[in-house]
Amino acid sequence: MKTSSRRARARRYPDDRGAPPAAKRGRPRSRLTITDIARLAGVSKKTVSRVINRAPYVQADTRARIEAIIAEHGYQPDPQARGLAFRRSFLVGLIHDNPNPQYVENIQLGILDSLAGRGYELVIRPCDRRGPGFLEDMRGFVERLRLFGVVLIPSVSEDDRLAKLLESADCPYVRIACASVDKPQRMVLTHDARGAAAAARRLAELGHRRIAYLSGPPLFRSAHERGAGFIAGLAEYGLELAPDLAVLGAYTYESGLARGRELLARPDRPTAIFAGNDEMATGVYSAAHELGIRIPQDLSVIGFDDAPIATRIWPAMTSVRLPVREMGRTAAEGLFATPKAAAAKAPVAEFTPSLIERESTAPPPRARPTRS
Amino acid sequence: MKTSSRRARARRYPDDRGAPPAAKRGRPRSRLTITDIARLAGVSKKTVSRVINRAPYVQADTRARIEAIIAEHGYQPDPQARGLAFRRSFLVGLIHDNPNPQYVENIQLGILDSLAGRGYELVIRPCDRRGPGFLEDMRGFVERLRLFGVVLIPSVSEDDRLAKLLESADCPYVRIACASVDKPQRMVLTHDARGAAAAARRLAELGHRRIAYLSGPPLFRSAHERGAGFIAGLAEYGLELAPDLAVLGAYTYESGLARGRELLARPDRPTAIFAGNDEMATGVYSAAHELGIRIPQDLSVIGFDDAPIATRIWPAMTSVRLPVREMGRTAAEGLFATPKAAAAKAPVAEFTPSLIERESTAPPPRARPTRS
DNA sequence: CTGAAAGCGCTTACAG
DNA sequence: CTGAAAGCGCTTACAG
Repeated sequence: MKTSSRRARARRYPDDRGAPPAAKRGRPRSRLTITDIARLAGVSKKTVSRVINRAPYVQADTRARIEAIIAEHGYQPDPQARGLAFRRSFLVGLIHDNPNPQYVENIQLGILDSLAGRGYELVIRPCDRRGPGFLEDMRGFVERLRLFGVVLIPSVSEDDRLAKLLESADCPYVRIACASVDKPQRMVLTHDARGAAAAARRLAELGHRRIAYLSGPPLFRSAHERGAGFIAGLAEYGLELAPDLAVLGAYTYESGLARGRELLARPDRPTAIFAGNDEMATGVYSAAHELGIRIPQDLSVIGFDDAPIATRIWPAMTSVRLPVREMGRTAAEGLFATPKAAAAKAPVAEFTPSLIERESTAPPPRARPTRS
Repeated sequence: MKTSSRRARARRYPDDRGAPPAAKRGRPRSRLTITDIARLAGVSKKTVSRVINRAPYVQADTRARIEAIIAEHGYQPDPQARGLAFRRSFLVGLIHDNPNPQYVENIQLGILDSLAGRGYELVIRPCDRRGPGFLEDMRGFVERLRLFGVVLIPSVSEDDRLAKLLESADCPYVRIACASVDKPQRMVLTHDARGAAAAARRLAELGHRRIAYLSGPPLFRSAHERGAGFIAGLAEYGLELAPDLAVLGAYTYESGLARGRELLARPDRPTAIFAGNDEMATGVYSAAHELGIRIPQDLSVIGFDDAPIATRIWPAMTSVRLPVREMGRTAAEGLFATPKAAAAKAPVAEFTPSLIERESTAPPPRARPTRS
């Protein structure tokens, strides 16, 4: 009995039946391989390999002939086979925990600008750096994929545990951040403080004196940088940020709304508010709206990010802009840096934000601008 | 002379110096391989392979022992090596040309929900289906990567040339779209028409009679579906969409603003506008604002997508919501469907949008609602 | 239920 | 400047 039932099962279940779909879907396709190209060109695989990898020591005419054959047949080397032999994949990872989809999308587009035509692909990995098992997940991800490199954006770009992990996993990375938290060749630096200072100067010039700063959460380095820059900008005009006018938000609309309500309900409410990002600034708009406070006549508002919403709400919002796509592009470029460039002491790239003035800023009620 | 200069070069340029960084960065790391696990377990590589792939015909205790060893060492099979042998990678592609970052982000998160823990990764590929070389680019991408599967979202999900290409490249795919444009097992269907009908019914119930439809661009199938659904919803109340109140937008804020201005400048302007998406509805908000037309007292507005902006502008916008992340998740699940499920005649999943009522809808001026 | 051999498509290390 | 052999880490096809 036992034997016969085993036989019956043996018939019904061919070997490896439980293998994943990948195993079964792969019909043998007749794509050309390096061997075919080598045969066609009358050379060895190694010589074709040299052409693929742009290695020297291939006679010019041999190289030209091989390149012509490759182009003619649309031959594309298999990245998995190359990766296996190289012990390194042709994948660039984007590890992120940024809550702003527009920002993330622009970073992705920037990275792809850099990767285009190089034969590398972009793999997305959202994360929660405060979640349990964060570092283990990241290690599994990075080691399993043998990533060519990783781009890190705020706030996870400020996480030194992750940076150390990447280093120990021998995985190159570039961090986009608003402070030099790593070796220069691993940094794309954004001077958030300068952008915040520009916002402060503009408000001071317009004549504002009671100015509030709605900060992002302490977990984000940018919250500190923008705050520091704002204070420095005010100082240039002999102004100080009153302690009761520095309030803590969470980079969310809801926190901007809540803090905005509190700030604007005060009898000595500020005449201007600089919010750490546009989401919070939008919350301030709503709070003002609720309270019948007019922007910009009664209240000036400046945001940070120049998100799409800045031009969609009314009145259009003055904001601080960073070239996000370009930042993503240069970060990816940094991954391809030559050893020489990597040895330089300058960051991969630096970006200074610009103040985009729109209609949410004006002189305070009953006051004159210091200068235009 | 010639010889000596050649020699000099030979010294300065070791073989393959031009190889990409990948080739040089790979220090030999001592990660465990299937061979190590096999040795540790005292079995052949093939048996370990069977455990990895959940193939049958491994004695329960052998399997348990191997699994313990794998867990103990945190062994992860190399996806590149597996992919090479399988002739198929462990990468899922997202091909998209959707202008809404929030939508794209939610789709990504949904796909990742499905991929989590399966050992598959998400590769992003934006595209322009009207650009030159679009199909060639796609073919190169899909064939080079030997993608496990692809998820397509609007509007590129409606492109039959791309679908045919994927089919001929033997690349499984699932399309997220608002019409059955493919075999059921390749469709995640969204009933946009039903959401638009709900919007129409609500406006009719509130007592509106002069109702405008601001359509998306014809390239998007959703523009037609939403229009058709809206008309059907009005018909339930004996209402028709007046030809002069059906206007063409482009799913952009700017088009909503422009069309909104025109619509609202008319002497017999509509008392309600249904916009094909939230971006355009936001443009209508701005147009109304400019003209001193109050929402919802003078004008009701309904959008589609329930984007974040719907709750950030004032008054909060009534909109039609689709569970985008869940749509992404089910689309990816569809890629893993068993042959049995794939043979079913039902779509991978279907989603009916829901109307989210907020503060942008009210009875028309000087009119009473038909019913609550 | 298990394993030894060959192969996936490329590169490295070594010769010449 | 070029190539034959061995190997990357896994699976398939075939035996037993």
